[in-house]
Amino acid sequence: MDQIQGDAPGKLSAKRAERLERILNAAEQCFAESGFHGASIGSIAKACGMSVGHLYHYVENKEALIEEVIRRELGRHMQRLTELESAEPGDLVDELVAKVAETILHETDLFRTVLNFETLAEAQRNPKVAEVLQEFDGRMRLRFSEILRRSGVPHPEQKTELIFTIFGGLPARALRHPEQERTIITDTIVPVMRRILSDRTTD
Amino acid sequence: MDQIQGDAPGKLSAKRAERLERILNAAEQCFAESGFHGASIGSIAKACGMSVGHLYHYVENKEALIEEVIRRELGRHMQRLTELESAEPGDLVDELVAKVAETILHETDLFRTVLNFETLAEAQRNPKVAEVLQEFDGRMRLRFSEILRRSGVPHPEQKTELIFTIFGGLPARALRHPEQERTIITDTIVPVMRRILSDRTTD
Amino acid sequence: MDQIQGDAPGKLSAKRAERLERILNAAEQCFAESGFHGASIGSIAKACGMSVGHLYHYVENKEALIEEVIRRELGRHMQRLTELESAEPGDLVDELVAKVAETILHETDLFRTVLNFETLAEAQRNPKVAEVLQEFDGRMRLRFSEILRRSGVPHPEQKTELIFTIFGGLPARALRHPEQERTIITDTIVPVMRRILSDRTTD
Amino acid sequence: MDQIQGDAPGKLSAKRAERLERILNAAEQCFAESGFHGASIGSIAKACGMSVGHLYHYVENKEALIEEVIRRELGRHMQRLTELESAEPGDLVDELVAKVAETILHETDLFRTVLNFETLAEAQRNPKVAEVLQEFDGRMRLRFSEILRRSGVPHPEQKTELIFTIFGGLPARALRHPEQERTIITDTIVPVMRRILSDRTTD
DNA sequence: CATGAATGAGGCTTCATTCAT
DNA sequence: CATGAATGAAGCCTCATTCAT
Repeated sequence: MDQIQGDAPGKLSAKRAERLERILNAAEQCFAESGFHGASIGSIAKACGMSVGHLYHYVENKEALIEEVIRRELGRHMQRLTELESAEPGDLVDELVAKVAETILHETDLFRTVLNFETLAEAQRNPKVAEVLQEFDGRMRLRFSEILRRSGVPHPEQKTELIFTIFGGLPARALRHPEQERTIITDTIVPVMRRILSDRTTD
Repeated sequence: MDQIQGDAPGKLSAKRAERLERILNAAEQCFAESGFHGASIGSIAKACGMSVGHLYHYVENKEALIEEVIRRELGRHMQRLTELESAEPGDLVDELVAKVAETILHETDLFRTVLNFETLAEAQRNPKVAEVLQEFDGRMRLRFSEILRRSGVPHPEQKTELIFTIFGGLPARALRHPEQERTIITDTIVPVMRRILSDRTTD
Repeated sequence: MDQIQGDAPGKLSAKRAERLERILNAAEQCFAESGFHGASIGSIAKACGMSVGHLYHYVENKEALIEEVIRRELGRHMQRLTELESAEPGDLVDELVAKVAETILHETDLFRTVLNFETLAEAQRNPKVAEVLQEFDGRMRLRFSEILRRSGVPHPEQKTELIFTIFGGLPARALRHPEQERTIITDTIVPVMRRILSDRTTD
Repeated sequence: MDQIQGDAPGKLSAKRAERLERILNAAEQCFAESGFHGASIGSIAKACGMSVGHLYHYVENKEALIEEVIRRELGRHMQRLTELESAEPGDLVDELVAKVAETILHETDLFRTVLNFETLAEAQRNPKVAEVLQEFDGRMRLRFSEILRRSGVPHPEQKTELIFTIFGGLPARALRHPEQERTIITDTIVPVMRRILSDRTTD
């Protein structure tokens, strides 16, 4: 069910895979610079040193290309969860908070990307994109709440929703109030997260 | 602030104002349906029963039109603050939380719009839009934190940042996990807000 | 239900009509030269001294353009029936045959056009075109058999089918055996037609 | 007659012949579905499980491919004459009519093919195709009129022209008035043919 | 004030054909 | 023999914008 055409099962000759990779990288860059609809296929082709016609040997559609770029991005978000999962339960809350804080401060927090808003805007109009987004979010929720559960945090699903809401709000905050970004994270978000996670009450 | 052309010196005739209003309404609707780059000037002209040429008598540019639509939207966000300001300090925290909860539940929370993500994406690329966004956010922060201060909430600026982060995260959450939206607000966000606002400690 | 867009009811400003006419003429010529799919919109635009973009103000689609050209052609076929209808019943068979023979010899027989085969080929794949074709044929059958009936020809519907079959076969014959075209008409088709029409038996 | 490339001197290896056959079959099918200009070489290659590059080892050109497909089709038309030729002169007219009627009713009458109109349209523009068409028609005329002569039909060439005209008109009739097709053949065409063939007068 | 005619560039996509492997 | 990578032109169509009326 891959978005990208061809994909002879098994084969996918290294060359083909490498080309596709190059295309996706170029597309990502162009989309980040000009938006999904501002970037032209021509510009993407040029960015990866390929003729337009050739690009279409690897990609079925502009839409499919957008979708695949989004998928890759979301996949990267997912991968960031892996480091959190490796934390030992026990003093886990502290460690978790520390790691999360660090992540956020390095601008790699769970939902941040240049394409973040582009993607969300697209999801409002393109049901396929919405579906992809929701599917990924579902898997991330599952994994994150499992981490919380292992750490003894009560109501892990609820806490996950809350924390994801805050994470999801950070990129917008950064755009609306850039100077404050760092401060708000260290001074406010981190303590709040600590409190959320260490709170043993039932709310 | 005169993105829009013509501003006849002194006052802009009622007729002119009414036309502009119609254009902006149509533009808003078209942009919401198809995105800033997906909607054509032609479609907007048709949507407000106007010829393309005539529309250009009122609007300098597509870009200016986008900017003005964004400005209007942000203005509406601002207006929603007004009702909060009318609350009496005293039992203000309770009232505030109640009002905020109500607002959110009616899908009119402070940052939610169909054009929300469209706008944020645009702000990433268009410095003028970014500036507008930041200017409005600054004024909203000021007013909101003033409300908090009047209610005796400590660290009002910090709390404002935190609450704005959460508000800003809600629309994204709604897109990523639609089924949960209502529940998370009533069960999680509202209690959290209450705790944030009634907390008298210094963090 | 016109194929061509715009057509503000009533108005259709003479100018607009004249432009459309020019477009259709150019299209007809280009299609005749290169076929429906061999002729490009660009070539048509150039042929009528218009920019491509402008042409699209008058025509919705290449498909719609093809359809309208076909409709016009079929309309002309229909018009040729009018002269036949003016014949006085009485010695009508003779006159009819004479007129038909004359028509054929001037290469304007009922189904002949450069676009004839192009149209038939298109009808095989495009149901809309097929429908148009069948609708026109129905009306022509009706009118032609009515002429026959007025002339006292028995089984007018059947004769109509037979004569239309022969007419429909002539253009193909002309392509397959060009040298013979004239001869076959005068020496063979005309006598056959005469016999078909004057035959009072029931077959 | 060597539209197709390669013709290894002497004989073309069985393998080569088989490949070519497969290509022509695929091409025929694709052309029938999408028309000569609508079908792409790529689609034909896919339809015969061959790579595009490989296909070009057997075929020089798209144009040559079209021409060869046409040639094959016309060849099949010719072959249908063979069964008519086997009829014994004597009661030949009856038998002939019967056979022809049967042929027509099975939609295999002498000029009917899905590619019929496509071919005729092409012949109007491509002189090479026109030439092929005329050459085949000449040979068919010769053979058919010979059959008539053997059966004692007077003016066999003239009758041939007439009958070929009717045959050539049938497929168009079928497109223009589909419901009537069967009826017109059995009720009208067959009797007419019988009369044409058994008529001993000089017209 | 108001229309919509007009443009030309640019976007997405497809295609016939060639060539390196 | 066989593949499919690669190209570049061309096709259809849309769009923001301007201008004559």
